[in-house]
Amino acid sequence: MIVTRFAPSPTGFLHIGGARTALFNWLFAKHHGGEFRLRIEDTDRKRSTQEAVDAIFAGMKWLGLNWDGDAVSQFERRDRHAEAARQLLDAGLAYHCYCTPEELTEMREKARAEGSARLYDGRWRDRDPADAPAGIAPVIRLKAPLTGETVIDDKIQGEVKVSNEQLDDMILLRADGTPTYMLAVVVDDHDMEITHVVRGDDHLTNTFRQAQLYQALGWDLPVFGHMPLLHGSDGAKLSKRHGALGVEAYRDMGILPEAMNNYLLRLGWSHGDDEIISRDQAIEWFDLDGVGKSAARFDMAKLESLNAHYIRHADNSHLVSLVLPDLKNALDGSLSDDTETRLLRGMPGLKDRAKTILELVENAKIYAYARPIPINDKAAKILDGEGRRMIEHTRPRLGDVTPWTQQEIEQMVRVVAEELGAKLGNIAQPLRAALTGSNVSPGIFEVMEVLGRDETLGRLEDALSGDV
RNA sequence: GUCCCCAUCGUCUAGAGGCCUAGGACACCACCCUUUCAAGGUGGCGACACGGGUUCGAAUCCCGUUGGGGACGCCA
Repeated sequence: MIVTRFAPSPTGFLHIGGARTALFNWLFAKHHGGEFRLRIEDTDRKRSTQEAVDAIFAGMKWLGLNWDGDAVSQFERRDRHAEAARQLLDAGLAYHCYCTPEELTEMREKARAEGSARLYDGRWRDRDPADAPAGIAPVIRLKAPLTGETVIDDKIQGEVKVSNEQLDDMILLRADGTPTYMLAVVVDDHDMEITHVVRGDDHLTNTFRQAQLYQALGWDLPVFGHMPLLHGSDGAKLSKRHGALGVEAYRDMGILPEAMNNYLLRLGWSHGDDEIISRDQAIEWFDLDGVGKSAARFDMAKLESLNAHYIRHADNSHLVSLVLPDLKNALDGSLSDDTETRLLRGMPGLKDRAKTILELVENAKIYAYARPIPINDKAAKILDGEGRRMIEHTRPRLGDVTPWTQQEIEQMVRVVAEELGAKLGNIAQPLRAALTGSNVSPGIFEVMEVLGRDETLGRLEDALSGDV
């Protein structure tokens, strides 16, 4: 069975790039009928807080990426990591190193100056343990192969190799006895029976070292797939500095999780010319061979375009439930009692006109206002002189419209327009201004139907009386 | 500096030697529809980084150059 995992470190939120990694792993597992696991890489105690872990859970949940079993805490497995290091020590495949930080810095500088890749010179590698200086706690280093090469058969990048002369003896266990990342990932991935490690490209060079570790431990390598990184609009790796946001920031911008999933999926993966891809379709189609090799830039405009599509196709009552809280917030006390029912009926006209839920809220205000409604500058201008005259002529005739439907209303207004020798637009625009307080809105006859006859006549009266 | 990876329209991508006069999507522009704005429809602008090979034939294969990115911590 195929088992994948997502292993974020808790940094305060679910990073957008991490979300994509999680999605790919989730999809890959689902496609193959396998399992998807979650592991929190919280060994850096300074950075790990419960809030940060919760933020990851919340982000995953929002995206609908459920994981199998309980999330694993890497920190809680530190004894097992140390045990693996000791095992290597006993087998003579690792050794104690007593170098001080100062010595290491010196070595590093020297190596750089000489153009050498080996930053640690291996000075304790074959030294007699009896030479150990007193009072210095040693680290444990892997006795890595000095010659030959390490080859990775990467399912996304292809065959990648490096000469072992480039790799020095990495630290496995720190002086304080805690495991390093390299040790922890390898031990955890092995113990969690991860079969496929799909992660960002930035781990590609780490993989060589991890492969050496697997070898020393006598374990089989999982299958690796290194996906291209997500870049900011400036072309550099997405980071906090580059405006990389947590997934919840996009939720707050009014992005739907469906749109986010679809967008993230298409960043670095494709299935021919398909753009709009449902989750079921994604599960059916997703595989590693569809993943590209080059980095992709994040493009908000395309995300919004996808979002607009998902809003347009979303269930009306679902959209109402998303919009209502924000609307109450924005309008506070001046919310009409009829808001919810109006929203439900007006949603078809509203949802075609919004790229985000935030815009939807803004546009939905016309159905939430209690009389008298606010009139913006452009609408006020339309209501001057001629526009006002049109409403004066039209309003009385509205009482005769039966039934009160969009079609009947339009028919009546057309008759009035003809009588006045006016174009339909000459009446529609003033009606819009008076009824919505704006120069932009859904079809005005639809708005009238949703508002109902009483509210419509009332708002028109407000406009005529100047009581706005 | 050393090592690793990448390279098709502004952006995301299709393309696995002839189907390519390089296709789609977003963005942009124009037109149509039209009561405004959207949506929708039609059309337009717009790319194989460069140089060498290999081949009858290269966006596709090889080499180099250039450009971009990543990794080089007792961080993860």
